[in-house]
Amino acid sequence: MTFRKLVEEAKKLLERAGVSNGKIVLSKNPNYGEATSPIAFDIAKRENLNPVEVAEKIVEKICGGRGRIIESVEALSGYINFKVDWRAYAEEILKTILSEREVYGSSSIGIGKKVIVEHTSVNPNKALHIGHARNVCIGDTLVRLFRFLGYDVLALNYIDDSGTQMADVILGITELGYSAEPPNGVRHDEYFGDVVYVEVSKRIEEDKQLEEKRRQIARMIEERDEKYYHLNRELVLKVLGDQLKTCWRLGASYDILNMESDIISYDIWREVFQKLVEIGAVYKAESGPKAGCWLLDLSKHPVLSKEGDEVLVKSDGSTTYVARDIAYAVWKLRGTSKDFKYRILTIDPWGREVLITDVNGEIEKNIGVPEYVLNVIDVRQKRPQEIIRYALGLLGLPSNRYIHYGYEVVAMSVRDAVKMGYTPEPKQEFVHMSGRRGLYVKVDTLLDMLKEKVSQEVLERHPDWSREKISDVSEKVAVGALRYCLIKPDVDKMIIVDTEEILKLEGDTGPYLQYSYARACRILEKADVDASTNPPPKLMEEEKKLLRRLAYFPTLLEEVGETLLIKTLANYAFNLASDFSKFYEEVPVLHTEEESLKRFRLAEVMAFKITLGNVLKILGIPLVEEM
RNA sequence: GGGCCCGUAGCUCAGCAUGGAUAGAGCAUCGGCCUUCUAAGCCGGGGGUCGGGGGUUCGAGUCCCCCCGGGCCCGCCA
Repeated sequence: MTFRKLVEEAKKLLERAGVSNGKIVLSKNPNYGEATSPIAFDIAKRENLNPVEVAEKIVEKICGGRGRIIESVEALSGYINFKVDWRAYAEEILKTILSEREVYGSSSIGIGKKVIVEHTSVNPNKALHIGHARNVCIGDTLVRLFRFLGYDVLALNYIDDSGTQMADVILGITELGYSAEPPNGVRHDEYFGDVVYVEVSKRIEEDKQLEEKRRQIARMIEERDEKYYHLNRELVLKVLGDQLKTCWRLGASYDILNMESDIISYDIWREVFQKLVEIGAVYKAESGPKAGCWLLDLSKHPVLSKEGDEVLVKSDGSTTYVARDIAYAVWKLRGTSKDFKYRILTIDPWGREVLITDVNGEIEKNIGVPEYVLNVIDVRQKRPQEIIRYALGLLGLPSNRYIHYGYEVVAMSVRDAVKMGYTPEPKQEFVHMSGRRGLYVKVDTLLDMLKEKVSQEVLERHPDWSREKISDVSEKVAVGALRYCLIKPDVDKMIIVDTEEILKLEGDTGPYLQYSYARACRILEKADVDASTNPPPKLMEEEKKLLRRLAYFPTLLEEVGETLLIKTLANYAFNLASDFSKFYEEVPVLHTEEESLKRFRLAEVMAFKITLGNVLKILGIPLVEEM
């Protein structure tokens, strides 16, 4: 029995009173019972009656009816409140959780359905900064969520290996004397990103000739020039290898790495372009500033028509990024006869194969038709993403399945930027990160800082722990802290990271969740009797509060499965942990004299551990049994 | 100029999708709680024109319109 079933029971009672499809919600205040229906307000409005009287009449018709769990139904100021028999309800909740365990909260909605989630997609010329980390954490949480719901999920990472940013680095090596190998002990992603990319960018800004050279290099990479293409590919794979280490550290995994250069190689674009020409969706500009370009006709689009048509093929015949992305999107929706070949790049820390597209690859993979394609990309790309979606529609593909999962950017506090030598404007409140200008906080740097801070705390609490154990726990807590703070805020809100602030690990943070989990583990570990779902005659308020929250988990997941608002999971996790902390303070478990009561409370702790564990797994926050 | 997003306590945010009962957390601050299952915790106090104004409604932080303040996007870059 969960809240969901309580709702069903309440609905049946309403039906007895002739009310079909009555809305039932969780009562805001437990004094009003466990479930509430505001249906009387709707009926009263429709039929011009007094809601208070309507509610009373409905309750009369239910005539003292009760269900298996529902003990009484009351009308109060227009609301219909359902009160439960807590002994029965508590027992059902615990039985459900203890039997379903790691699948508690899941449902069968995803069985047999496919979902593609593309995330991370960082240019392979630099180390990940905290802005990228938001993308990784959101994307990976979506992957975990869909997997939990039973979907067959494909996690993709789009590698733009043929853009200007790669040309910057190649230019540095071939023309400006930078070594193609980092100094000893320095990672490739950090060397190319922190040193070569930043310094070359600066020189290009000052020297027009270098800009022209970069353009030539970009072109040669795209055209698979023997020397440049191979140098580039080699470099990309090295940087990518390091980037993946960071992503894995955050707990994110990928099934396929799609190289942009391969989208070009497989010529998916040509097929898509022909179709676009056939249906008259594109046209060639004969005159004006865009003469010679092929443009996508946006004149019928309600919003984009105001901003002019979009160039897909440049006057020199090369494709724009939007064109390549349309081709890629068509592939995701199975709208092309062409397909990639793959090879195994590596095995990730969880033992899964990571495939990478490769024209010479041996592996073929039919990815199937997805129910959804989610693209985790920050809000600045809203317009191009909408253009792609629109083009898919023109091509007759189900564009409603193509979802831009947008999120606001991560910025730095002025304080942090100043530490990096930035000079702020008078009233500036944050500083946008910029890879080109070297203004960013790297994920690994931040994680290392967090880990260092956490290990100090751990050492204080557990002076007897081994170095390995301290390191292991600290790493998990550091990752939990970062993931939580990047997932918790609404995606529409900018996050301004301040390294000093983020090191505070109290209150509404990842470690708080992990701590409450660890506390529950300790109780269970020390228990000398088995748990039992047989309830005592009376429950304490803290117990009811905890059980109420536990029962709501399946309903919450159902909602999140539809809204994709993953932050509500973070919110739930905090409230659940908070309920448990209060329970922990007020409700003795191991110190209970009466054995049957102790056994019941152990079941409550167990149910909490299972449920919080399930949420944390979805959020990618590592479980810590001791801290 | 056109489009999108944000504005809730001193600070950071939840609540807005699906309008409903006294607007909730965390941080900070002040005051309590460790011979009892981990104090990364718990309890209590103070702190609110929900940016402003109109409208819809029995009822608006939530929906609609206007305005103000802040951010972003509108390139033959990606």
